[in-house]
Amino acid sequence: MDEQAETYDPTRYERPSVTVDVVVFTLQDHELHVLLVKRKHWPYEGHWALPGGFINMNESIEQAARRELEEETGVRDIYLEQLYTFGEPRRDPRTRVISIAYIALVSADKQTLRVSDESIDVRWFSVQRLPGLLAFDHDLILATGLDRLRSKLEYTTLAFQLLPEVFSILELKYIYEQILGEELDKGNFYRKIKDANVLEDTGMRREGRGRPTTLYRFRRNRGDEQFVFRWREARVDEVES
Amino acid sequence: MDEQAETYDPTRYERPSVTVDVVVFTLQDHELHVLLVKRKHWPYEGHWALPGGFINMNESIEQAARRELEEETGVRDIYLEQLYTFGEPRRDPRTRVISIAYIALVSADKQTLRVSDESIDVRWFSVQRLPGLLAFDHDLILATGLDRLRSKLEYTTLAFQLLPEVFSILELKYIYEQILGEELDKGNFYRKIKDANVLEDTGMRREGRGRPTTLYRFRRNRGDEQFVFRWREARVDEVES
DNA sequence: TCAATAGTGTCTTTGAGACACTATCCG
DNA sequence: CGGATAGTGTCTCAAAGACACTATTGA
Repeated sequence: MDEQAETYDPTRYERPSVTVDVVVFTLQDHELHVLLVKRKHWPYEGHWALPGGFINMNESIEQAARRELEEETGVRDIYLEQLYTFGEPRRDPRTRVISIAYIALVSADKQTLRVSDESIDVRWFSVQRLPGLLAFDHDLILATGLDRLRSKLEYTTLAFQLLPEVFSILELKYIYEQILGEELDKGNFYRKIKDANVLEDTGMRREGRGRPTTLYRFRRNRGDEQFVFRWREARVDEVES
Repeated sequence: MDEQAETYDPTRYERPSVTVDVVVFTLQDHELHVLLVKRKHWPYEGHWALPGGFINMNESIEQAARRELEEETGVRDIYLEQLYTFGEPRRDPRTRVISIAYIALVSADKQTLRVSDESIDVRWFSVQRLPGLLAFDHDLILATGLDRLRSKLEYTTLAFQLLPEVFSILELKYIYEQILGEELDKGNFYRKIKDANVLEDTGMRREGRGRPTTLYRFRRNRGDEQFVFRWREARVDEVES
């Protein structure tokens, strides 16, 4: 393509590589988990890393994130949102690599992992018990993702993305507690959720040891993935990396 | 550098260009203004665009933003924060260009513009009266920047970055009104600001027609650029592009 | 019946908003 | 003094939190 009148710029001749990395969260055994792949090749061979890879010339950044995620882990059809772009000059020993990080949330009941040729292993890890230091600056990216998740949790319905189709209010409360790292009052939680009017009674009940649980479904009407209510005031510690 | 074991990836051979674009806001004549440059060359020759340019291989993204901004407009020493990364495949007719956008805020009293060789003109425009459609997807970037500014205004001290060193509480109120596009109650505003304890009385007064104004300075102690108080509940319409 | 879990009601405190009031200058 | 601008006090109402209470099951 014609590039007349841009001759002054040196970087035209040397371009950084551009990758996407995805912080995929799910809930497993009542704990927040993140998806990691074990690297097969240098650099950081044998280390765990966030799934991700190079962007193709004819796909959008978000498409690249979806494609890489599916290729590397088999995970697809998920909630995805751009997180932050990391580009310190020496974050990758090979060359200058700028990485656009995404957050993804997958339902607790949709987890079919697949290992690609490019990695040794793919696994969910509790964010409380990571397998040592991650490759590159992926610890920073993960921390940034966690911050974002916590902060959006409080004024959006993001948390519903982590639940199975059908769930109880106390299970939802449990997610909030897990991610926020604090206990919430049961009564106030019920009130908030009910007032927000984002749940639909499925008519189903789940039997257990005590009183059966009412099972709900997330109302996917207005704006679909869009947040519908504010859980409580947003926190001040927004992402700033 | 060695790139062994990455031979599978096609994009190694064709990399996108990476640029930064900066949405610089200031306050002029009690109105929110944004800084634009008039392009000298194809594409979009003669159109107004956000300042920005290509990233060098050995600078961080933020450094690139500061450098480009100073080169193109002369503006320096400002508050800067990453906004969002735009990368639709055809957003630039020359080639695939991924742009990392930043927001910048400059004080009303620090405005010395300079036109570089690469552009015809550099000017502040009221966000209410833009000069037609901007180049590339810069209208979208600007809109995203405005959203972010509005949303952070309400729970951070970002607005102080737009003011001169010394200012009155009613001037601050005026900024909030301008950016939020609504009137605020004087009494409630005083209360909020006072309670937040982010201002320092300079001891100075400014005389005018009525009672003299008390002049304050922003407390730059804890965390410096960090937000210290929450103006009010965060809005729900966060950036999602 | 009790243990276990689900779900509701209600009191108190906090903070946002509306709005009336007081203060200090000039002429 | 009156006009103009700066700054304070106070009432009301809604939402957040604490916490005690009731409900429904199985054994």
